[in-house]
Amino acid sequence: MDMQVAVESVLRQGAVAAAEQLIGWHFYKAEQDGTLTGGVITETEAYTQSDAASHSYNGKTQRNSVMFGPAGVLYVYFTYGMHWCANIVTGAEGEGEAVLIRSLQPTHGIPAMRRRRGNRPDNQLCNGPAKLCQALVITGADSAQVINGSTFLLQPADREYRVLRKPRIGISRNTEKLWRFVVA
DNA sequence: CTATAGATAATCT
DNA sequence: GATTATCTATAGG
Repeated sequence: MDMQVAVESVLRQGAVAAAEQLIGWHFYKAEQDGTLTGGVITETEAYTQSDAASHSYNGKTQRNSVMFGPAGVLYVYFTYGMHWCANIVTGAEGEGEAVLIRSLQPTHGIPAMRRRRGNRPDNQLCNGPAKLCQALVITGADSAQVINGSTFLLQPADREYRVLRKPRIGISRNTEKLWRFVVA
């Protein structure tokens, strides 16, 4: 199967299925100077419109409008007065679903990511949703960007991964759902 | 190793 | 006015 067809068929699904299947996939940003930064997706979370923890729960607003658009675009939001976090919109247009990218195993552009992350060790460059946005320089300016367009790349895993389901982090509602996925 | 306080401002009620 | 899909430093075991 053509790679882009495989990508689209995964993202067309609901956020929960997509979040599980995106584990092990490669996520990169192509920067202005041609540098690729990013790595292997090792942790995700699913958010749906019927989910009280989701930004889309109360319908479309200015902030979350990208979530209600077509699958395969980036939804970036600002939180806690200082952090950016990146999602991939999934499902059918209008459903208000997305997958939060929570962690990457760095593979590309490590020196650049190190500089942006205060020369922390490599296992602390992208091990959190706001940390990876800092390492890859993802901000609100990137929201609504089409994935596998000019800037962001998403490629299927090159091997199978065992995936664990866990409770989501940092939410106060709908906490019992096992909608966080991590590599075993 | 776990626990917790403080930073800091957009977003929504 | 309250909450927040977080991170870091620091304190304690």
